[in-house]
This record gives sequence, C-alpha cells and structure tokens, in this order.
Amino acid sequence: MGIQERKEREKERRKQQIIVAAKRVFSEKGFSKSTMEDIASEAELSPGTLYLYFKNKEELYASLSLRILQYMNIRVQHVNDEIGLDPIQKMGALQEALLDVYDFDSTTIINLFHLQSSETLKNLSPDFLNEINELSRKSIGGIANIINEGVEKGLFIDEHPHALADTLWSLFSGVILWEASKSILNEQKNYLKKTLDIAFRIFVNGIKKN
Amino acid sequence: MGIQERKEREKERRKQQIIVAAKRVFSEKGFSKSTMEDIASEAELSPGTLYLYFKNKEELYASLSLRILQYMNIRVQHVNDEIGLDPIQKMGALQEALLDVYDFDSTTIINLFHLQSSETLKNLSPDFLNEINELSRKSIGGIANIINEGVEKGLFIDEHPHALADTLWSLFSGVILWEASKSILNEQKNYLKKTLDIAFRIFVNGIKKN
Amino acid sequence: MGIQERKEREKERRKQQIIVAAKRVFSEKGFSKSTMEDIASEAELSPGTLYLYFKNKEELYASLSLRILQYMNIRVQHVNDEIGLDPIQKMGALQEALLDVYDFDSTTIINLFHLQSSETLKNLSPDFLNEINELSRKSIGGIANIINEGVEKGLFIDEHPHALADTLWSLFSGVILWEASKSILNEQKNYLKKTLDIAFRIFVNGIKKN
Amino acid sequence: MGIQERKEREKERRKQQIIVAAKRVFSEKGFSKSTMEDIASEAELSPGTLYLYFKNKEELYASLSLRILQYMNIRVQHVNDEIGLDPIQKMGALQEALLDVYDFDSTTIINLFHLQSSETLKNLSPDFLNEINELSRKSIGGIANIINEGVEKGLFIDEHPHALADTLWSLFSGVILWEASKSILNEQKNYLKKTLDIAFRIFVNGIKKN
DNA sequence: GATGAATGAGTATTCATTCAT
DNA sequence: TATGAATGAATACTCATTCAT
Repeated sequence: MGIQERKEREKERRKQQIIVAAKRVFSEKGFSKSTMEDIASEAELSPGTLYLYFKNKEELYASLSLRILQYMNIRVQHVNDEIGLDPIQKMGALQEALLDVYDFDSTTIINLFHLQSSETLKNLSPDFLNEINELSRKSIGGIANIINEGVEKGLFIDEHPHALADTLWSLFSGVILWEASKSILNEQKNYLKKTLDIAFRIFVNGIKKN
Repeated sequence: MGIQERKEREKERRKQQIIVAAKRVFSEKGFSKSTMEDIASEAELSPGTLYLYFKNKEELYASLSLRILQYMNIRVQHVNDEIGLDPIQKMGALQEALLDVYDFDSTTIINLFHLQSSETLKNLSPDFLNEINELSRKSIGGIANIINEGVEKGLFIDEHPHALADTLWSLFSGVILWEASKSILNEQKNYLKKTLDIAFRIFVNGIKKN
Repeated sequence: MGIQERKEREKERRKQQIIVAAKRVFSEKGFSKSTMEDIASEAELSPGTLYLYFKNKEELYASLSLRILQYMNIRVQHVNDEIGLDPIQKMGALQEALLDVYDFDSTTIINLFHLQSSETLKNLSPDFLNEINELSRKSIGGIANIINEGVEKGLFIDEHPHALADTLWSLFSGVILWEASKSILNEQKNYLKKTLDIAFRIFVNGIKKN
Repeated sequence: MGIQERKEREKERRKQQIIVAAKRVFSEKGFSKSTMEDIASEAELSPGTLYLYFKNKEELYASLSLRILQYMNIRVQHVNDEIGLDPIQKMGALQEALLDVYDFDSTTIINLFHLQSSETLKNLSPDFLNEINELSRKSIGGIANIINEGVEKGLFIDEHPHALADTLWSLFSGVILWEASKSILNEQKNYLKKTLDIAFRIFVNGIKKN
C-alpha cells in the first residue's frame, strides 16, 4: 500500500467519522437547529476541521444523502442483474431491496427525502446537485428497467415505464415521509413496514394487466 | 353591519394580505432564507405589524397550511356526501377533488407537505400542531370512508380502509413533492397532472378485488 | 365650580389613575421590563392616552417620585414648625415623619431612591430634573434646619448642619434600599422598621455633643 | 509555564480587557443604554467575542460587581486580622479600608450599589445571585465581627452587632449613591470623602457607650 | 379627548466560516 | 493536518411613540 493510498484511506476514515456524527445530530435536531459546533463536538473534532473535509454545512448535509443514494443504486442494479426471476418476482425483490435500504440507514433515507423536497436543494452547489440528480436518475432508471421487462412481456400495463417508476418512487418516499411525520404528530409507534408492504402490493396489483 | 363586525373584517383582510405576501416569499426562498422583513415589505407593511397578526415566523408559515388543509377537508367531505356514485366513480371524484385542491393553491400545498415532513414541525406550538393533526386526520378519515364503501360492497380488497387511505395520501404527497423537486433538479417543466393521473389509476386498479 | 376648573379636576383624576397603575406595574416588573401597554391595560386605558398626560415613559416614572417628595417635604416642614420641642425631641419627630412617609407609599419611596441612584436620572428632561432637585434640596434643607437648632443650642456637634442632613438622608435612603435588596436576595421578611430605628438612634447619639 | 497555564492567562487577560471596556461604557451610559456593540468596540473586539467570555449582557454587568465585592471582602478581613488595635482604632481602619475600596474602583462600587438596589437583581441567574449574596454576607459578617469586639469589651452599645453592621453598610452605600446622584443633579464637584468621614465619625460616636 | 393599529428604529444573540498558530 | 479563538453579518422580535379616526 503506497503512502498516497494510505493518506487517501485516512482521509476517508475522517469523512466517515464526521458523517456519522452529522447523521446523529441532524436527525435529532433537524438541519437548521444543528450547529457545526454540535457536529464537531459529536465527532470529537474541532469546528475548523470539518471544513477540511466538507466545503460547508449544506454539502455536509447533502453528502449524507449521496451515500444512501449510492447504496440504493447498487441494490436496484442487483435486482436488475438477477436472472431467472419473472417480472412479478423482480418487483418483490425490488420491494425487499428498498426495505433493506431503509433498514440500512433509516435516518438518512428520511433525510434524503426531506432534502429532495426542500429548500436546501436550492442552495447546493451545481456539482452536488448534478451528482444527486445523476444518482436519482440512475435509481429510477433501474426501477424503470425492472418494470419495462414486465411491460414487454405483456404482464404490466402499457404505460411509459419511466412514468411508472416515478410513481413507485413517489409512493416509496411519500410513505416514508408520511410515517415519519406521523411519528412526530402522534408521537406513537409507526407502522412503516406494514404500510410499505401494502403500498407495494397495491402498486404491483395496479400495474398488472387484467 | 356593526362597527364590531367591520373591524373583524378589516382584521381578516390584513391577515389575508400578510398570508398572500408570505406565500410568495416562502415559496421563492424557502422557510429559513425568508426574513420577516422580506415578507413585511412584500406586504407593504412594517415588520412589527406582522406580529400583531401572527405570533412568530413559524406560526405564520404554518397558518398557510391550515387554510389549504381546511379547503382539502371540505372537498373530501363533498365527495363523501355525493349520492348516486359507485365507489369507483367516487375514487374518480376524489382524484378530481385533490387535483382541484392542488390547482387552487399549488404553492401552499407543496409547503404543506414540506411542513409535514420537516423539522419545522418540531418547533410549532402544541395548539398549532394539534390543529394540523386534527385536520389531517379528518381528511384522511374522509378518504378512508370513501374507500370503505368500496370494501363493504366487495369491490375493493379487504384491507383496513385507513391503511389504504394512508397509502393514497402518501402517494398524493409523494408525487407532489417529487415533481416539485424534479422541477428544481432538472429545472424543466413538470408533468404533475399526468403523473398524478397515472398514480391514481394504479392505485384504484391496485385496490380492486380480482 | 367653573367649567375650566372641572376640566382641571377631571384631568387630575386621570393622572392619578395612570399613576396608580404605573406604580403597581413598575414595582412588580421594574422600569425597563414594564411596557407602556402594561401600564395602559392596568389603568384600563389605551396606550395613546398615556401620552396625553405624560410626555414619555421616563417622565411617567419620575412623576411617581415627585408626589412622594412633595409629601415628604410637607412632613419635614411640619416638624420644623412644631414649637415647644427641643432638638432631641424634634429628631424623634423627624424619625416618625420619615417612617410615615415610608408607610404612606413604600413602593414609591423605594422607587424614588432607585431613581436617585440610577441611569434614569440622566435621561430626564431638565425641567423634571430641576423639580426633583428642588424638592430634594428643600427636604434636606428642612432636615438641616432641625439639626441646626441643636447645633445652635450647643447640643449637637459643631459640623455644618447641611452636611449632617446629607448624612441622615443617606442613612435613610441607604437603609431602605439595602432592606429592599435584602428582600430580593434572601426572599425573606425584612426588618426595615427596626433597622431604621437603630439607624436613627445611632445618628442622634452620634451627633450629640459630649 | 505550561501551555495550559498560558492559555488560562490569555483567557483571563481577555476577560479583563472586556471588563475594563464594559466598566467605561456602563458608567457612562448606564446599563440599558449601553449596547453590547458599544462595549465590543470599546474593547476593540467583535460583539461575538464578548459571548465567548460572558453568557449575556447581564452577567457581564454583574461580574463587574463580583470583583469589587471580592476586593472589599479581603480588605475587611485584613482589618479583622490586625492585632493590637482596639475597637475604636479598628473602626478607623475599617473606614480607611472602605475608602480604599472606593478609590480602587469608584465607578464599579457605584455600580455595585446600583445593582444591589435595582431591577437588574431580579433578572440575574440564580448562581450569580448566590455568589453576590454570599460575598455581601461575608463582608457584612466581617464588619459585624469588628463591631462585636467593641460590644464585648463594653465600649459599644449592646445592640446586635449584625444590625449595627447593616446600618454601617447602609450608611456607606447611601452616602456613595447620594453623592453620585448629587453629581448628576447638580453637575458639580462632589464631596464624597468629606461626607464619608463625617458619616463614619457620627456612626462611631453613635455606637459608643456613654 | 380617547383610541389602538401601525410604525420602524433598535439590539441582543447566534453561528457558519476563517486563519494564525 | 488540526485547532479553536475570533469574527461580524444576519435577523427575529420588541415596544415607545404617533396619528388618523
């Protein structure tokens, strides 16, 4: 391992350290009530150090989403790559994949959808926006592929697969955000998994031909 | 018209004036980048005056949502009250109603779903939270009623109607937020109505028995 | 009673009404935490009305003191005018008079000494300052007279009577303020009367010749 | 000198720098007319920096008093500890000590007595209140000790020494505040030292037996 | 006179960001 | 690299005062 590479790794480790801290703080206090000082002390670093790894607060916030989007992407591609599953089974596999993504890091995925639906989006640097955009498109493209198979095989209704993928994406994010908000409004146990399950079944049913 | 009543009206007019200005500013800059000064000058009033009508910035923001929620409520009840429509037709009427609500004030309904899915929620006064909670529950209750009819008549699948209503609500808000974010990400024309139409068709199809 | 005079009286009554309210509010919240609105609503008047009777908040505050100073003046003169009392007896009468003044309106007399020792003083209009100054001087002059008698009769030490009066005035105000602050610091019953009694005895003892 | 210790000193120096500036500004404009900006610019620092060293404006104000109270305490204890002085001589030493305290920092001691007799008191944090209270009690306790000696030796009148100490404290603060207010009212040279001298002589005379 | 809605100047405080060490 | 002290711009909110009715 070269010295260059070791440095790279070290740097990556620090970034992780900061991201983990940021995740905790943001999910507890929300974006605007979290201070860089909060995050720094949670990461056991000084405020100045944060700026060696992230350009500013907003990009730190957005970078949380980047990670989960990358992970989501991989999971969706996996489903695409599985051979020997019929479209209906693939939809089942997709549901499982998305649930896994949620389980993997529920805080951040809620963050992701908040971000997507929020003012922060307007203030990100173009580079970041592009990256997020790119990743979202890939994920939705992957979902569209899965659906497309079903359309081509005459199993799913003959809509534009991308439009169907958008609907599924909306459904997924809508359920997650709505459940999150219910848990604030009612301060009671949420039923996310069950709701997601119902939502998926309705969706798959709804796009089946006849 | 008594002097009391006239004053009441005058007061209501001022509130409207502020709300209209707030809507414009918030939807342009988002919550935290909007200053009370911005809103005041948009309303051609002084900052102090805003506080005669709204306790603070957050309640001003939240009160936008209250209006649209009330309107949504009314529209959902209307659908419920219509006689002579079968459940499938009622779902169609519901779709139209919700689209109307969106058309009536698209900015605010996007705000509403942002609010519902965001940190601001945590900082509202309990009274406001309650009122929003109450109104949301009513709307969803209304939707659940519509669905319930279909379930009882054996047309819709035998799930808990409230769970189905939650799913529809999630779908509706998810589509709206996703389209709104797409319009920021891609800065291009959004296809909300079309997407919503597809979403509803899928949903209704998905909950049909057989 | 002429119409002019009636108006004058009416005006005086309003002033009293405001002063009574102001006294209550100021003594509860202190000067800077009391708002004109507080006072207005305590007086069951509107804020604007206050300004018909008092130029501004500070003069309203100061006018409380004016009243008590006038009263104090009268009481001190009474003692001066009493014939047939020897200087020692007059000092006793003076003590009683000052205690009466305190009993008459303890809140305001504390206010008076606060005012005298505070920043508000710097912000009063010259007219008001003069009036307060004048009244203080008169009171102290009156006390000096009493003491002077004792000096002339060879009973009291041969200091400048005005200096002795200053000392007595300081002692009086010091005791009152100190007791007031103790009641805040310790939140317990204060012993003002006893302390004042001791203070007076010491003072009289201290200025006796031999 | 360790690096830790150096930092500590640096920090202390900054605090002093701020305190000196605050003293100047507060004594010129009074508490409420002084802005944090004023103080910051007097200290040649930025407003934010003030908050690194003092929690808020009120604690900055109160901390001025804390210093002088600590100093006063030390001086009073010194008098107590001096051996070979009879009670009368100790009273003389006490007078000198208090005058020294006044000379050491006249502005702040006026502030202290203002504080003690004012609305600010009500708004301090309990910790601060306690500390001030504690220090005042100690000083008065020290004075009471001195007086007690005289009482025990049969030189001073047989009152409760603490009550006599309260009276002396009141006399001291009363004279200082009264002289300070006279200097505002008359805008002329004040005669504090002379008045204090008279006051002390009267007091000592007043508590002597026979 | 009386009102009270509107004003808008005034300020304590916060916090993302920088930079000398 | 890492630090963390210092910065200073930014802003919600208050409240004495005014003035049209």
